[in-house]
Amino acid sequence: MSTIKEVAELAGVSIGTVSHVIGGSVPVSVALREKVLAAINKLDYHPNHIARSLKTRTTRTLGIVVPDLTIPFYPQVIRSAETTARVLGYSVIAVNSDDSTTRQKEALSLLRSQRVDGVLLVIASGQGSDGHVKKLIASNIPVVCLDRLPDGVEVDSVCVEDATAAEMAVSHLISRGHRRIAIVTGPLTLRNERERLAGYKAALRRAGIQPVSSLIWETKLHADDVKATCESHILRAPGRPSALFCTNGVTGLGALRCIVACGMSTPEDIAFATFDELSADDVFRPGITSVVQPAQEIGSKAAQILIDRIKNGINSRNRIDIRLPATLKIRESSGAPKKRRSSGLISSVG
Amino acid sequence: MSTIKEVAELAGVSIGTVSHVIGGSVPVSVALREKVLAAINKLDYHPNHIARSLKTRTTRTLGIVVPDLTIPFYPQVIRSAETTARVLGYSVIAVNSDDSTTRQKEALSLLRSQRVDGVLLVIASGQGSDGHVKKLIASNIPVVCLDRLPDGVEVDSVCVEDATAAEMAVSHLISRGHRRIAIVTGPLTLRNERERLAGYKAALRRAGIQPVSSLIWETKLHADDVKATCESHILRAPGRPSALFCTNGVTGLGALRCIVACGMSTPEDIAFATFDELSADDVFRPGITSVVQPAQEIGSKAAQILIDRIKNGINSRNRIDIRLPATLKIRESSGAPKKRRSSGLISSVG
DNA sequence: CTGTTAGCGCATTCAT
DNA sequence: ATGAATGCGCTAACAG
Repeated sequence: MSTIKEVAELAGVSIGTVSHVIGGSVPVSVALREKVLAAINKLDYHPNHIARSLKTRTTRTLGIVVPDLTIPFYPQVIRSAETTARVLGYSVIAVNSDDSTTRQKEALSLLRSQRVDGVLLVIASGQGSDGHVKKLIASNIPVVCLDRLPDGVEVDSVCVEDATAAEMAVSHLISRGHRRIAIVTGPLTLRNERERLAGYKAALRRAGIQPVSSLIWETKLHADDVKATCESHILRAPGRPSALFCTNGVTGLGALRCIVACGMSTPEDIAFATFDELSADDVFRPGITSVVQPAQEIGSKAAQILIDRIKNGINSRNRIDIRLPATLKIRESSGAPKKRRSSGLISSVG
Repeated sequence: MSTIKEVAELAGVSIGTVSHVIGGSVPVSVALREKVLAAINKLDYHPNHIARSLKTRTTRTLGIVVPDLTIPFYPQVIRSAETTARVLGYSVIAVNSDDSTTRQKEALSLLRSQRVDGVLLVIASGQGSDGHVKKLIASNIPVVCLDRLPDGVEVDSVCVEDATAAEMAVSHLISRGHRRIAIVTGPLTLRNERERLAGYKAALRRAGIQPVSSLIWETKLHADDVKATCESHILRAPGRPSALFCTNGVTGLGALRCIVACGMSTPEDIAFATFDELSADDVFRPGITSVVQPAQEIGSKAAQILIDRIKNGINSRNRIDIRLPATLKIRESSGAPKKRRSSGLISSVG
């Protein structure tokens, strides 16, 4: 890899001049510029961002940490964040936290060591101290949290209107005649999950239904755990709900797997709705009624806000909290309840 | 962000000593080490990788460029490459090429500028000069190509046994009684697509079936293009094939969409098999017969080879070409052909 | 317009 | 075992 010095020598100019034609901020005569460009080309010279960053104290790079790259929602977010960032002159590097607080700490530390100019953060749900998140934010490097919001931390954020979205989905199930609706949530240590749960409860109450704790199933965000939890509940036939609402794609797919594994199907045996898309609904059956989040907009907005903070300073304006509306895609899985013995509650409340 | 100098001052030692305790290569007395550690902790000091890299000329970072983060196969590969790399002391940064040669060039340039120690590359299919790939490899920075292989370039590679895998899937369709099988491939500028096509032809020939060009449908790797191409072929009823084989997830989903949009279904109206998983088969119908690639192993192996090259030098051994076997998951979509008017070919050949 | 120069933060000799 | 000094490649401030 050649250096700026070699380019300068080959072009017969000073390194300052080379730097100027690269940076473009200082005018250079056409003659010299062309000589420099030719040298750059001949040498296949790639400016050393490392050295540049050391000098400028800026990397024009954003870090984004997500819990799991293989959850389809995150690649969508990353991709749109990246697209937006590129337009604004930034590149983004993505790292996994495996949804573990420990790994998240390492990931953040790596990003800080790499001196990214700012970070987009989807916090991990695994327990453990989140002191490092506070520390990070306190350290004055710009941070925007997205999708999942930390508690008790002053930070810019972008996410969906959790409560409203959940309420919408549950209300829809109610409108289909369901009264006994279970919710499968991820860890309630996550604020979003709590809000989605609140939306669920609000919908029930508005319909005159009293939420019962036996229908609130909290699970870890791992397929196995979700399946095990659902099985233990669903198989307990007497209290079986007529509909299931899942607050995210992981619990959604896990619950559905459980339903199928138990020999049931949706909507015939149990109605179903979930946050996030589980499959291509135009091709695969059953079509799943889903709360679709504006993943693109979330990523794009978050990147914009972050870059704005980077450019204008962290205190340029008050905290920004963006809440984007979700869309309810109604499909077959949210059918009406079967009228049969297990629906005792329906008559008692309706 | 504090510097090594500040740590040294707070600890009352020289920066050399601080560097020594961080690096661990030079012995430091317990007393001083503890003072240093305490200072690091108090200051929330994060070593500046940038400065370190400038000095050491190594970043302990791998770059990986993939055509599209939202194709589920790639996050799997990235994730496992990352896991393997981390164990070996490397981190990885992922960037998209949008399957465009131009963007790929930019991405690679960025990575070089960032001075990654090596790159994992899934080449873009979009046309355009791939001179920059050759240049990259010629520049002696370690590169391992995975999934898709470039033509005429000496480079380590890891991918699936394309021809064998395709042949296996097509043979399976043949064993189900299909004789008129169409193939939907991505751009044949990609060597892998050509090999998969070759596997398809081999399977046909082995069964005494002459491949015909009217059943070889080449498309771009965009959902819209795939759908349009398939539509124009499938709707031409007289020559309609009784089975479809797709060489990747993008053409697979696109073709399936087309089938459904045309009011048909699989396997009833047309049998179907594809590279890559399209949906969770334990939950959604129809289950799709799929050639499943060992994504984890691909990512992990590629990372290992790359890091080996980084450590032992680019000429430490001969070119490594790893071909991993794929698995055929047989599901409903590859059912037997319907015996009806459109299957004229069956009797004429069988 | 063009060239010279002083660090950016750190790992590393080389002394001590 | 510790510290002082050097330079990695580059940008920016300045001088010419």
